[in-house]
Amino acid sequence: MIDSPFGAVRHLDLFARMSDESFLRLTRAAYLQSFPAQLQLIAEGDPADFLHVLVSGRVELFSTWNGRETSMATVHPVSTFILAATVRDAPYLMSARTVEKSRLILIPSQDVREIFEQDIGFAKAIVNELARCYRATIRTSKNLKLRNSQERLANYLLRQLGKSGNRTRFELLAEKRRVASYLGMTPENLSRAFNALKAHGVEVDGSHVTIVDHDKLVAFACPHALLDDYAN
Amino acid sequence: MIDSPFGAVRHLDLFARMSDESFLRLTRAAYLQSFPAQLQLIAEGDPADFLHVLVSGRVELFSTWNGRETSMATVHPVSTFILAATVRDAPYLMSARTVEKSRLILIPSQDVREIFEQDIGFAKAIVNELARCYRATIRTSKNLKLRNSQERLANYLLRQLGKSGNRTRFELLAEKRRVASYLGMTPENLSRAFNALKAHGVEVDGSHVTIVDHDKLVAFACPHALLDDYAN
DNA sequence: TCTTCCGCTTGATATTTGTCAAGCTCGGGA
DNA sequence: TCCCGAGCTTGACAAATATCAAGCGGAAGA
Repeated sequence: MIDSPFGAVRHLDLFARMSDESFLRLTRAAYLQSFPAQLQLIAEGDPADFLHVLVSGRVELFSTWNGRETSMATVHPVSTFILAATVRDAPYLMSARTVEKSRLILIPSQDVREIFEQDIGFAKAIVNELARCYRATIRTSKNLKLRNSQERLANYLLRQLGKSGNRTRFELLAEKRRVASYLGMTPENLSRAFNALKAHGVEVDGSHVTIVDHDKLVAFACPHALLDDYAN
Repeated sequence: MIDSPFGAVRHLDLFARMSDESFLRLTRAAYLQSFPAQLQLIAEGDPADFLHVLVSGRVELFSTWNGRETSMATVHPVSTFILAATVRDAPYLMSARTVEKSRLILIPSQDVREIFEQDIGFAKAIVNELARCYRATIRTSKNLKLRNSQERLANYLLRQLGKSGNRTRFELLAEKRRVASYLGMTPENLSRAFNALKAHGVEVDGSHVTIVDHDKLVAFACPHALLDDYAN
């Protein structure tokens, strides 16, 4: 048990400030599991039996209705997902599938709820994480309602550039069709939006994006902390 | 202090299961205030100094970007709003204005955060409320991305009918232009969507809506628990 | 190295949604 | 009672976005 596979997630905001004892109890019935690419992990509507932590690989959250499908988020390691369904003991609102080979830690939801009541550090972390997710989703809604597709893409690129830590170039972390769906448009429309952004300082080659004129792109995109600063 | 104006909110999910002592401490520095119609209560980006509880009247949450504005929600009494910004001590993501004359209870955010750490009943309620809001917002995003404007309106009407408790008729609880903005369309487009829904069993006269053929509307709207059942 | 296939791109076209302008309606105030 | 005006509706048109079809190209496998 010492040096367990769960050590990798101990530093996550969600677990960092809970007692060792609580962490041990939380992970006692948890297990680490590997999944191949393109495997559906979760079907929306299923009961939320486990809190999921992505340790390596990549997972897509998506939703369907009436034969249509939309990508809601791409999860990168190391982070948790579907915390809200877990704490409410409610059905998942989104489906999840691996995009590539992935390893996940599955923690019984029951344990999460129990330890939440006993460990104030964990409780605070859960509240913070939920509030953060809520605010991220509000931002997504604002993006969808206040911006057209070119503006959504332009600001998405600026955010990704910021995340990459680079000054001008970065790699798209998801396939373009996934990016398109995430941004609420078709792949064809994304392709055209990229073309349109050439006039605003963006160059694309495959998944390789170069912001050749940052000021110009900013002038077009008008990024705003209340829509684009997902960290806060 | 006995029979204080805060008794009206004690039964809310958020406050119902906290100790009397905690509730007293929470409301010690709180105050009840009346506001006229059309007054801006909150500007997005401001620090979240108070948790707001609407006691009577009506409040609209909205957001702006680049000269555009969209309605995010209409708050009806008795309920809280902007809990997430309060617990994170972060700036508001949405602005708020009264739609009609309203009374609100303002609770210092600092007190909310302090008592959260000391009262497990309150902490549980906050987590539940945050998770509920998060899930409601996910549903809103799914609505925007998976449905066109007629489908959004059709399902909105079915939800409002359910809330009203009636079998066929109900009143729109917000002005049509607000409904339009909430649903992510223009007032003109809403007007046309209402016309289109005549063919699916909907009749409108001002703010008075009659579902003359419920089965027909359901057949068109295809409501789904994971998109439309906001309570859960 | 060649082949195949999947995803991306492009063009043509259709549908959806927004914009602008005008007229209507209904309720409140003089 | 009449008048006024905000909000709603309608029509004509424009812009944004989706759909369909075809072709391209690069990566993985034979």
